[in-house]
Amino acid sequence: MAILGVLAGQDLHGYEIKRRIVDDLNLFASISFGSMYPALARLEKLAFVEVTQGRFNRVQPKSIPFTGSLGGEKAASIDSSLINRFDTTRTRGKKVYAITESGRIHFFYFMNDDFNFGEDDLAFRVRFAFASLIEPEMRLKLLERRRSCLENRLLKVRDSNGRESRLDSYAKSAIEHSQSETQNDISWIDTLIQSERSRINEHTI
Amino acid sequence: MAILGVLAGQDLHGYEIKRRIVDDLNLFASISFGSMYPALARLEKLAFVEVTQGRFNRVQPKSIPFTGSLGGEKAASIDSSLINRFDTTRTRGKKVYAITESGRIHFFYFMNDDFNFGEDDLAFRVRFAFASLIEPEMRLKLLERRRSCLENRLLKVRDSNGRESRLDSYAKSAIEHSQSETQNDISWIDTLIQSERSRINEHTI
DNA sequence: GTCATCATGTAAGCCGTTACATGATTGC
DNA sequence: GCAATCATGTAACGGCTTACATGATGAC
Repeated sequence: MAILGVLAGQDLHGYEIKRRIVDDLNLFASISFGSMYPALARLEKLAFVEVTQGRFNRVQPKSIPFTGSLGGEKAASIDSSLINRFDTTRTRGKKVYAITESGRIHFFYFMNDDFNFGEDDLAFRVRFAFASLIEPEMRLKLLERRRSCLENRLLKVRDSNGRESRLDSYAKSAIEHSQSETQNDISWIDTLIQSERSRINEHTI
Repeated sequence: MAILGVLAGQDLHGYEIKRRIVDDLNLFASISFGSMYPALARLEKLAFVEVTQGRFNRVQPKSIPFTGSLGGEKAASIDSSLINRFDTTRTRGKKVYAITESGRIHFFYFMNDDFNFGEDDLAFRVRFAFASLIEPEMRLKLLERRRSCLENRLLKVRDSNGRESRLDSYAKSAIEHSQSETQNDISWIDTLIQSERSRINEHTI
């Protein structure tokens, strides 16, 4: 989904998509190429993205160089250069991807969806990273869903803390830290909700 | 490793190990049984844990009930009850696991190791949850490694923030929030380091 | 007597990591 | 010319999730 989110803003090739997700947006500590390229291949197979430049587009326009008369050995090397031009497994170079209409629909569906929402912080972070792409009302809903999910977590952590009796001081300290971290997260969400609400109101007036 | 950590403190069966990891220690939002039991099986295969009660131990002591004389149909049902007693795939009931010496060595090695340390917060959280099991010096080292790893993250996030120009306000806000969260984490680690140091000093004097 | 919870497992499928392999481009 | 970085992939392996299947125990 992070790939679709990046592509929803701009057509890019895999390597650069990875760079933005990891270095700019800080959504993952790292993404291996062994997961990036298969992921793009899957998205392409699902028709959520398509290749707009590179691979075939990039190779075909090049004309086969006219080399004049050649000895036998030279001719053989030209042969392998032809293979390099047309064999897909041997042609490298940027492949620029674009999100398709279907991919865009899927992406916005995901932004509104509860898929993976409760369990995984990442699921929210990915959505929030692309919050500028959605409508203010959807954004507000996203923040409110996040808030309620954090409230639930707080209750759960407090439960742990209630059963704390048998936990040692380190485990207890960790629980308390995660409690305060969650509260801090809720405060952040609250300021975002407030600024989102005032933005909507301004617009309505 | 979380399983070994729990078992390092007490012999327990799978279901209860899961409960402690998830509900008491809050290390994972959830663990599926499809990952819990295979994980225990792997640990057993590696001889890091062993079964101390249950399965065979639990079944064998029960004597086959003496039923007196029976008609043909009854005899058949007794037959299937025999199968229930001795067929491993049909016998259920608690299997209590204990950590082995080899498992304990492996666990303490893990506590001191950098394995997965930088990338994954979970790797630290798991280690810290069992911090009471290790020596004060090891504990201090653990905290200091964590601190330096968080400092690195802070530098990385600041880098993101430096390249922020092209990021929209939401992505920027997320970056800033994660920055302050990391700083908050560092402060927490600092208080832990300080209290650990004073504890070591007290002991030395 | 039945429902919830406790308790243990298997099988298929998905997907991420690591290691490997290749080639293009840029700067020194 | 050579190194670093840009750029794209494949193959083996491991392990998690989901769905399925079974059985025990205790409360009402």
